[in-house]
Amino acid sequence: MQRLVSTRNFAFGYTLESAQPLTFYSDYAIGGGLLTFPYQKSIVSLRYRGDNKSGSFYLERSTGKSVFGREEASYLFRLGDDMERIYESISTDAFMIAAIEKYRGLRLTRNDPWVTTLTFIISQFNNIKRIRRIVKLLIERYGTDINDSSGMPVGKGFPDMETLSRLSVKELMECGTGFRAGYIKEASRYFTENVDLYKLEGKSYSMIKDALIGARGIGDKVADIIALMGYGKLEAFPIDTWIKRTVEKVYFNGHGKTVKEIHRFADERWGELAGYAQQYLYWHGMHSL
DNA sequence: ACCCAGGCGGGCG
DNA sequence: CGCCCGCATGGG
Repeated sequence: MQRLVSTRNFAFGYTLESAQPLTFYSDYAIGGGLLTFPYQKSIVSLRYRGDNKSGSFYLERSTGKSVFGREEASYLFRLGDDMERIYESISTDAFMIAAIEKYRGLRLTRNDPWVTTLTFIISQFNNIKRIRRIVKLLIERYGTDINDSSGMPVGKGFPDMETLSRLSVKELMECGTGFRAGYIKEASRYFTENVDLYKLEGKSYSMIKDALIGARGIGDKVADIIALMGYGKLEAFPIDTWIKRTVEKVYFNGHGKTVKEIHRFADERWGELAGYAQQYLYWHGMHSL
């Protein structure tokens, strides 16, 4: 078993469970430190040995045609981020300090833009367990085939957007997508025919967000989370029901605030690292308030 | 039975 | 703009 990379300030369990794309489509056993997921044209199994302070990733198995090594692991889990510097910067108050204390090592992940787009269109007005179920059904039924070097099938990857755009709403609903079926179909077509998600890489946060919101089924929150987790824009601050609830309660004495006001508040308070602050607020707020 | 879930689109004032 | 409503579905 090949050792890929060592970690510091990395919490395997929190990172995988905290409702990021990997939560929705990978199989993980927190205790055993095992993680299996489709990666491009391969199925990859990683083993994590260590605790929330330090550890190492090992490549247990990789079957298929894509390479997954040290560089990919480091990129996926943002192991290059200087967490001490980030913690220092976002430790603005007692609630944030408590969140960091409790969930130290929770990382944002980097994800494919299309994977992030699809999973978070599905996430709306939904819960984590059901999101997992829907995503896995889509992969199972409409995912791209992944074969080993001799052509033997080893699993399924993410369904590509052309495939989904050609499905009927009925077929999409039979995967449990509910009222989101139309959104999936139309957004798939939009990103196939009108806007190339992969040409947005490297553009500014606001350009990316505007381009994403042009698609049906993507609003302010989903666009922000795609910018954050699919394009690595750390200044993005996705505002879902939990974040709204938490920010109002912790910072405004429970008084209602508009999404616009919360965006301004987060930008002034956490600026370029608002996305990291958001992930800690979300996870700590959801479990403690 | 009832309530809710990492929201969005549409209609209204 | 801000506010309100309906939306499919499965789990608690």
